[in-house]
Amino acid sequence: MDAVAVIDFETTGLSPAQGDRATEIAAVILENGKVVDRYQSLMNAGVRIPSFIEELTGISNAMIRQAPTAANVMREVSDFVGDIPLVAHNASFDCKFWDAEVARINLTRRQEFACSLLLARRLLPQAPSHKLGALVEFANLPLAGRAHRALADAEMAASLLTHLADELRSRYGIRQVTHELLRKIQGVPKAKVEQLLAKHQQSQ
DNA sequence: TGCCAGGCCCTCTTTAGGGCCTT
Repeated sequence: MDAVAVIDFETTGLSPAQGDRATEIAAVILENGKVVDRYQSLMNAGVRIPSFIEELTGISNAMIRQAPTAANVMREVSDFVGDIPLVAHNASFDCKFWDAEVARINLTRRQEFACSLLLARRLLPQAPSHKLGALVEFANLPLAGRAHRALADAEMAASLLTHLADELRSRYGIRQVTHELLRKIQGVPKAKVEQLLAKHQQSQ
């Protein structure tokens, strides 16, 4: 698979439209099933982290006070990923925070997101849960550190994506797994996935 | 004052409701 950037945000809540802000971001560059580069930083957006989020993520208000500004971190991570296509677990969440944070520094996203949650629902329907941690356990993938920290979750999402790409090669005979193909798979109804992959296999 | 995310996906569905997933 060509390079993709798997990203993960930690935030103060679920909705930038409700005033929530990012507190940490990680991005790992995945190339041919290997993580070849990593970026990770806490960020200070000048907002208070609710106590239950501090407990969930282990990211405290004291840690954020000493972190670089959200503007600086978002500039850095935007430079880090460049034009490489993005992937996240439940990408609708990370996409809305990415767009909201870069809009504050007058940048716009240059690439599309693929979603490992939508892909896992289609390619691993037998998994008992499609939460990131549950999928990592289901597929016997290595744990990468403390869950709900950005770098650990980005690393685990990257290994999940590698596993899903392996499934596409071994189960469906897909030779070249591309970001564009992942977007196609996640965009069709679950019932149409087999049909899409059979057609794709024939067209190779 | 009272409201409070939103998109996907299933089903006892489509004139709707509720669970899942992200923090």
